[in-house]
Amino acid sequence: MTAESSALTKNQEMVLGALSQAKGPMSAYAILDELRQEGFRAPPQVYRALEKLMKNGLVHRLESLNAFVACSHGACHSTGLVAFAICDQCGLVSEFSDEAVTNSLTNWIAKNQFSNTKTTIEIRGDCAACAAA
Amino acid sequence: MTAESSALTKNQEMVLGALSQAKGPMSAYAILDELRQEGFRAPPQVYRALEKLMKNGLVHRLESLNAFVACSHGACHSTGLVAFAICDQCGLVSEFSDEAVTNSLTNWIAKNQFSNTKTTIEIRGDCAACAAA
DNA sequence: CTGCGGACGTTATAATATAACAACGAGCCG
DNA sequence: CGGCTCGTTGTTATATTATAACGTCCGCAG
Repeated sequence: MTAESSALTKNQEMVLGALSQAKGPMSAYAILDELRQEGFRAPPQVYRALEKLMKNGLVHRLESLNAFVACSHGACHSTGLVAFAICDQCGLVSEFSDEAVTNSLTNWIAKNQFSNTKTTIEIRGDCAACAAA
Repeated sequence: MTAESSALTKNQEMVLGALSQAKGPMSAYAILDELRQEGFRAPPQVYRALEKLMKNGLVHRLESLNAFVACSHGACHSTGLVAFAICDQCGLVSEFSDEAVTNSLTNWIAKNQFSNTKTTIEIRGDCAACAAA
């Protein structure tokens, strides 16, 4: 508890591990199924871990899929505007943070006196590789 | 059948009516409950209507809420990037389409050769009125 | 020791969404 | 007319996603 956002518990480690090894996003129940062999029995174990991991910026939720991914950067330092490009064919998720996008959006928010707490930006489509195929 | 995206059926009209009169977003089940008095009995009736209405741009889905709103513009003509600011206190949803945001995002998409089909932009927070209160 | 708080395990249930099939009706074409 | 096809509808059942509620365990401050 000295500096960081406190260490992860065993369950949180396992959930993060499952997400990190996955090549794409996973639903909470997919995580649960994978971790049953490690002793997981019920959804709350997964959801509780995810909640903490998201609070720490280690995991992101993809709203348009109801699924979760490990943060590509190890940990997002919570405040920035993060966006995702999601390939509907291969499931590839590209996490990015584009300055122009962030500026234009924060600009709108300021102009409209909106007090922002969380922003979701998700682009669905086909990645370069799949579009070519 | 002549020009438009074909007329709405009775169920579609009713669902659109419910959404239009609502002051905020509604879940599919909230719509169902409201339309039970008009004869609706089961979820597929609502979901089928919503599917068509969304295809026609008359209704939008808010991914971060699993809820739906009528398009503020009557009908979005599909192509623009539409964004939503959602007040977590009063439920107000502001639909907007900002040129700077659209440009910066389509720019990223082009640069990364991503073949976009659908984009979700949702800002959660407090609207000016609620933030002031 | 004792009480407190946080993580954990467990059961149950809520909320959201879709699959699958039967019935109906409008239009077409023999 | 009669039969066909096609799209909408109604209906039942079930899948998927998420949370409420409660009890246990354990480390630690007092």
